[in-house]
Amino acid sequence: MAHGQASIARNTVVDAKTPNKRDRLVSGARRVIYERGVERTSLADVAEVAGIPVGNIYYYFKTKDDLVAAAAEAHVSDLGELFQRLEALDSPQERLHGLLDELSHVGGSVAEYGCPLGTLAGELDKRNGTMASPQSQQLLVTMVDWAEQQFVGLERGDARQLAVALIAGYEGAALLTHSLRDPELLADQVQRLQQWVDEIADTANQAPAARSRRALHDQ
Amino acid sequence: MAHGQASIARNTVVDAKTPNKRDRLVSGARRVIYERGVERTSLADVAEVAGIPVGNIYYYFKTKDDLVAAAAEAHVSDLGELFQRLEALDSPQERLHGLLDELSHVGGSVAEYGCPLGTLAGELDKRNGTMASPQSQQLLVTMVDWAEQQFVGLERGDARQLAVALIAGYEGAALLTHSLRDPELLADQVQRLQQWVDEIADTANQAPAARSRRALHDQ
Amino acid sequence: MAHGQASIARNTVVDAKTPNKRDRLVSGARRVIYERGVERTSLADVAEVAGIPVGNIYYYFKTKDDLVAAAAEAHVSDLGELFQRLEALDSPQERLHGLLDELSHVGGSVAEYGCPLGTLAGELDKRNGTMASPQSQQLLVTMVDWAEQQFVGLERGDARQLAVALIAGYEGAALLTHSLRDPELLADQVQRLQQWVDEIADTANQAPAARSRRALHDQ
Amino acid sequence: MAHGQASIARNTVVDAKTPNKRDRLVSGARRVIYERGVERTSLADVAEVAGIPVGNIYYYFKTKDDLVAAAAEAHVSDLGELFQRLEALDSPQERLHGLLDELSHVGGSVAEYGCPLGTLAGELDKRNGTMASPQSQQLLVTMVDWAEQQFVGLERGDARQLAVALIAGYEGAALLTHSLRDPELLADQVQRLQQWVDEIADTANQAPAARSRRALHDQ
DNA sequence: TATGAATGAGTTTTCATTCAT
DNA sequence: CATGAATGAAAACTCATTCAT
Repeated sequence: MAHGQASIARNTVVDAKTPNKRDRLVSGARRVIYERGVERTSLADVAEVAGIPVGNIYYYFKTKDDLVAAAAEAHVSDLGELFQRLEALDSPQERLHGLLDELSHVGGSVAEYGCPLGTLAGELDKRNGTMASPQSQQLLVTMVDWAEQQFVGLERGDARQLAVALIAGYEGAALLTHSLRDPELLADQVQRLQQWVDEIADTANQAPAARSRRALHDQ
Repeated sequence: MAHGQASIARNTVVDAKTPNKRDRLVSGARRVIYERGVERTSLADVAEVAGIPVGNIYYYFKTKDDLVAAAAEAHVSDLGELFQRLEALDSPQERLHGLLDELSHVGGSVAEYGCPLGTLAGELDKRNGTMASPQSQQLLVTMVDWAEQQFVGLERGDARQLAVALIAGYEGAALLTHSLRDPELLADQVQRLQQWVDEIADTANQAPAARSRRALHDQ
Repeated sequence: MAHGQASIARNTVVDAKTPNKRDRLVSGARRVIYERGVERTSLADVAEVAGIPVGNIYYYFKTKDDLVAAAAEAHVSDLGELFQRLEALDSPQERLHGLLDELSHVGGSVAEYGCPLGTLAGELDKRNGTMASPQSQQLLVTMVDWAEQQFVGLERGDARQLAVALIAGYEGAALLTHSLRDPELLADQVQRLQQWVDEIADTANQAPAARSRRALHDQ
Repeated sequence: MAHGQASIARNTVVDAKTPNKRDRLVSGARRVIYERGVERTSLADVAEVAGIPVGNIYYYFKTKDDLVAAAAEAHVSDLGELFQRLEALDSPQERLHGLLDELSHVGGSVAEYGCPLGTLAGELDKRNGTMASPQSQQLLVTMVDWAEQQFVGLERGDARQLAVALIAGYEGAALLTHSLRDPELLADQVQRLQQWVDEIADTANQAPAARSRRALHDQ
């Protein structure tokens, strides 16, 4: 059976009869969910963009929730690939820049639909009632964790908090950008964040000792 | 008829006949929407919380959208009152602190449900398709505008961007806090933002001339 | 109480407090019903055009059906007045012309809304299930009866059938006019009917004896 | 999917899976709509008659309007078949007789429910507000167009107006018949119309040149 | 596996009618 | 008599999920 094996099987070789229908389903779901939101996306919608009959979705996913979870996982997986690519860069500073560049270059669609990860995380939070849904956590934790590593690389003892500040700064900017439908807003704030990262990096390079006393957000 | 709100009567003393059922409706809606999200809140839910039959909602609101809009407006109206209270404080610095205090003291519910304004704005953005819905804009614009005034009070030429950075920083932090169900995260970030505000204020007081060259996020 | 006394009280002197609210109600109902149809007209609609609170309708009419019936009766009553006016004319021929003129000069609204009497009769037929509703009968019977009298005045033994043919011709033309939204169609057919009436009248005048053998529709 | 009718399959043999549920739906709708009127027919009514759950209607028709439209189209389609059958007759005169026979032999149900086409057209006119609905036009236009062809076949220059007169005469008679619940009324008027058609046909045969000067309704 | 077709519970919305004052 | 407010029963429509083949 196909239920429950999830992420391992996903990128393995596809058998002839099913040229990765599951993948089409997941990426279709991702797209429609991004544009319309989870709650306003019906399985019929997904089926249509994926070119798959509705009933067939249930061969690949037991419930709508499962499909949504898979879409979330795909986002996480993409993030993983991104991080791997960024690993090739020379410094944490460049890598953090790379992340911000990537996030803000989703093609101006942020003003139209918001940040894919942030909006999805927000919806998943509501969807699963009070207890945190594992997927929504993953979405953002993945980013925060990675950013934390970069700040650790800059030898910051408060790396976790800096990471949170960075991601929060970006996600908040994306929310405002979406709400006000103003792409420039995102550009401005991303630039601010880049400069902020630069200063942290500069401080790390110049005076690696004097750091820890300075306030969190302001280095 | 009751459609088209009687904004004057709304907060006045309640006459015996209708112990402000409309208000009960709106605040019931606000609460349930905050907890479950707009899409997952049925009018039956709201009716139950407000203790009235579903059909009766339609005496006060022509559509669900109207009720949601009223809930959003109530948020904006509350913000207005908050700002008025903060106006009593002596300095922009204190006022900005006041805002952050208020926002983060919604009773620890941020970890459970997120920021009421941010999550609502996010949902409204999706609800009304691609074009921005007036309510979701208002929600955040109200805050940004007010914050901008405070930064103008600190004689910052980049007041708008600072305001955006502040609100974005807070909203992003709230999103992460909610997603990770970690109240401390919010506390940390709010503290960061407070310090950041303090530094901007200090700079304004000490060397009002040297400001403009410094980078945006780091004063 | 006001229920049930209906047509007598209607045109009597109005007491100061109620400047014929009932009348305003009835004529409001007539108008809206004509434009939107009985089923698509809500009591709220009627109340609005009449400038009367919804609840108050029930002082004058026990049910929606009663109000509709009153609207129908008002049409009949108007017809009565029309017939009285036409009585002043010299010949049946002129009177029948007068009826057709009146019916087709409702201001081109026939193309927009159909014949007020015909459409209402049609709706009432459906509204009251299988057994004929007294009001819908009255609506058309009143016209047919009167027309019959005119043909009797032309000394036609088949007066009833001629009357039916005339009214049917008109109502059918109004239906087509409405459906095709083509005012000229009505004008054409009314002209046809006028000529047909003329010929019947001519025949009556010229050869009062030769009549009875000719076919019904074709004189 | 089933939306967007499979007009070909509709009247073909039914495969085991779906014993033409769509057809059952449409003809059920036709029947109930005929008897109760569009506005007073709920989808639940139709579902019951068709023996299917309400929700399932929406698999075949996106909205109630669509179902109603399908019912109207079915009427038109039936008319098409009728006309094809009538084409076999030798003369326009016989064909017009055939139409009238068919229309008035709907089983005496005209007195109970009116003319299926006329009543439906009337309701559709109201349903779609002021602008003509395509279906209601089609209903009557189809008949008028065909009748026009027959009068053209009788070499009448005023064929269109004669066609309108014929259909209007019939529809008006059906309306009166229904309103007065008097089947004889219809019989009488249909006979009149037949005779009228005969005279036109006779005139065409005898003196094909002398026609155009005569009045419209009276040949 | 695949798929068109069910199914049924839920959601928004409308409205005639009633009620309390 | 007047009226704003209430109420509950429908109605149209949606959709996740299941089923038969």
